[in-house]
Amino acid sequence: MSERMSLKQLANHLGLAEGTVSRALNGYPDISLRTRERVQNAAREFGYKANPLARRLATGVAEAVAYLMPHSQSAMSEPFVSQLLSGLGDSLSERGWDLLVAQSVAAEDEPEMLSRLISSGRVSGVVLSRPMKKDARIEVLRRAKFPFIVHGRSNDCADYAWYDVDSRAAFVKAVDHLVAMGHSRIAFIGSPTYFSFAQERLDGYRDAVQSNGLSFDQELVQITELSDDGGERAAGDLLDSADPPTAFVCVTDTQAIGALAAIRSRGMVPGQHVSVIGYDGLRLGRHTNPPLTTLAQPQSHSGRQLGDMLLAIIDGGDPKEFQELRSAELLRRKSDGPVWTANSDTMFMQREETT
Amino acid sequence: MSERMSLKQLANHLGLAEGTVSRALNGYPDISLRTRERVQNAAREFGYKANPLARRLATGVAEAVAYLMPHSQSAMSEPFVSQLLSGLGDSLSERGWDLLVAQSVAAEDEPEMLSRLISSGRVSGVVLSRPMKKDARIEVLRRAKFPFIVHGRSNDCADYAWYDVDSRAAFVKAVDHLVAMGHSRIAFIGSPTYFSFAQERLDGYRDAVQSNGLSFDQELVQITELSDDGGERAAGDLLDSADPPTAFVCVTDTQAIGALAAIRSRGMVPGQHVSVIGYDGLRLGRHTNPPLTTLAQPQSHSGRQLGDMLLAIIDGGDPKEFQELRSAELLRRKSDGPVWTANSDTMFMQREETT
DNA sequence: TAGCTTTCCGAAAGCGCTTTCGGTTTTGGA
DNA sequence: TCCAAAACCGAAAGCGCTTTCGGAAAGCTA
Repeated sequence: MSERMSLKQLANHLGLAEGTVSRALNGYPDISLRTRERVQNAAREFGYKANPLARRLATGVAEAVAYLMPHSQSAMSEPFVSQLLSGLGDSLSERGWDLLVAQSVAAEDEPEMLSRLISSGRVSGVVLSRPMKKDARIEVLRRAKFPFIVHGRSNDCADYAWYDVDSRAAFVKAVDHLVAMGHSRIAFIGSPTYFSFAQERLDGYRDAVQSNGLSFDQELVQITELSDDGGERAAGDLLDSADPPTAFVCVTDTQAIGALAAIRSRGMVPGQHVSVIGYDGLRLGRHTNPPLTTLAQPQSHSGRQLGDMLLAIIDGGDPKEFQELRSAELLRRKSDGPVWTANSDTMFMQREETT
Repeated sequence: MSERMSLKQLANHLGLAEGTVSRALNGYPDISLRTRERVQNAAREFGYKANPLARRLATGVAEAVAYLMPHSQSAMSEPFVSQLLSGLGDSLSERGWDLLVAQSVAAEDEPEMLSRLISSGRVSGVVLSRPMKKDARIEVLRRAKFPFIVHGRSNDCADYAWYDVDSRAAFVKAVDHLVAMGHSRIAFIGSPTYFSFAQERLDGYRDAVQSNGLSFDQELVQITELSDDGGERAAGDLLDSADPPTAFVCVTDTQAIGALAAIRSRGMVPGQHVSVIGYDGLRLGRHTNPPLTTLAQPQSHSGRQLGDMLLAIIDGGDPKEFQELRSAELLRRKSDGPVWTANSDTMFMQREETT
């Protein structure tokens, strides 16, 4: 509502043409140092800033990037969104670009929404989270040759930019760890494998199980919804089965927390009678009962990374050159331990939290 | 990148003037039904959509709203942000408006950033979270007579729109509840009271303490940072004092979770030896040790509410008429109980979670 | 000092829409 | 049949900027 000075007014005030003032401000070389400084001073004095809408229309550059909100199944909020947005914002604000968040009502019309978004000219690039193995959104972007970057990877990720954590390797790490502690019946609690990350983690689990000489038992794989309730249900079913597992690896901390509840509600102690390892490294895992052992993602501001990479691509960089794979670390808290045996109580020892 | 049809092309194709086509599409009454339909059909056929940037420039309506990301002290992500954005997005997308998130590097230059934002013309309204008692951002908006709505309330909240939960009343409820269970030394763990919500809750605490005939003891009030660590430290100090409290009310669940840790680490059982009540109703509170009793905010999509109200104000509604106060409910889980006495073990009884 | 570059700036044409204004056709009433 | 009022539509002027183009002024060489 506060009135701003227009380019025209500034130009009149200086006795120059609008175009001249514009060029002076935008660093064109055909403006003498003298007038350039004169213009810049006046602009500063009056607090002149070019109207972004007008500039965007004239230049054809949207100066904005969209983040596609993942459709959270279950009403649970996605804890990472806020951090990611913050990092993205940091990156974009250095250029004075806008960050806008987009979402569609239903997941299935996301591609449609996306193609409208990119053809509307409102944004110069897009950030995607949590891709599926075969992701229609990525197809849309790819076909339109529109700049984008993915937080995660789909199956065919060779030709676009992404930032991901090697959760497959992480799950190998987790299973190896459990095997080393004597476990041989290790269950996997996951989410539908059209999510790329769920497949990755399942693959890691399977590989590690087999490379440790155990047989991959389909019975030990439970696919469920991505929530604490889902985890609790899945773990409960497994525990109640004829030949229950002695350890769980879960695709997210949220599910793992549910698994802890299932174990406790059956009168057992997680970390002692049954081990649980989650994935994400959520801070709240420090406060569960018992504190949750987890595969912790690098805490770094992935949003910042994604933003910087996307901008580089918008500037003409080759997407293929912006692919970054980080790795997760096993963060041992208290929900894992050696396999339980009759005389385990004497073997069970307290541990401090380690990295 | 996909090429769109321009108004000009569409007009040429139809043999009409650009202005006519524009008016036909925008429902002006001076277009005959016949040509209006002809135009609409053609538009549909070619998938014509007006370029938003051009429309915004021409009409002077930004068709966008900004959400100001709260500066999270401590690296903890704000769990509510994602939900709130989602609700806001729902509301805005019905009009085809954009939602953009803005943030400043440091909290202190938020007002400056805000005034640049609103004078830039990029947005038609602003949503603010977590106001301070005296909030410079609100001042800026108010002075500029710019449409905005606050998620929470500052001290002088009579003349603007807000959506808030009556956390003061909630804290009265919590203290009354504890007193009814025999507690008389009830501590308050809070965050700096320049945050409006922190002050509200402290006020509720103080009122309830006094109305229950207890004396308000400054020693029992601990102000600390808004994190689990902060809560743990504060609770620890209190517990280690000469005359420790038998119950805690905490300004957020996050802090309350820290308090639980402090209690456990001193060999006591939260909910039995010492009671803890948090605020927020975070779902993860179901999984702490023990499950956290808390003051639960109405789960409804506050983002949706905020969005709808802000739009109404942008449409010319009187901000004063958009003030909504919801109330929080005591959600009893397991971290509260009767005051502990030597023979309490016999009195202590199991409870199921209730609303 | 003529002639050729450079340097520097003004003018004007967009960018893709909206909206006012005025003029031409139709229509309706007498 | 004539005239005023509707009903319709075209033309044009923006919105506030950018960017190309061309020409005047200034600088340089010979």
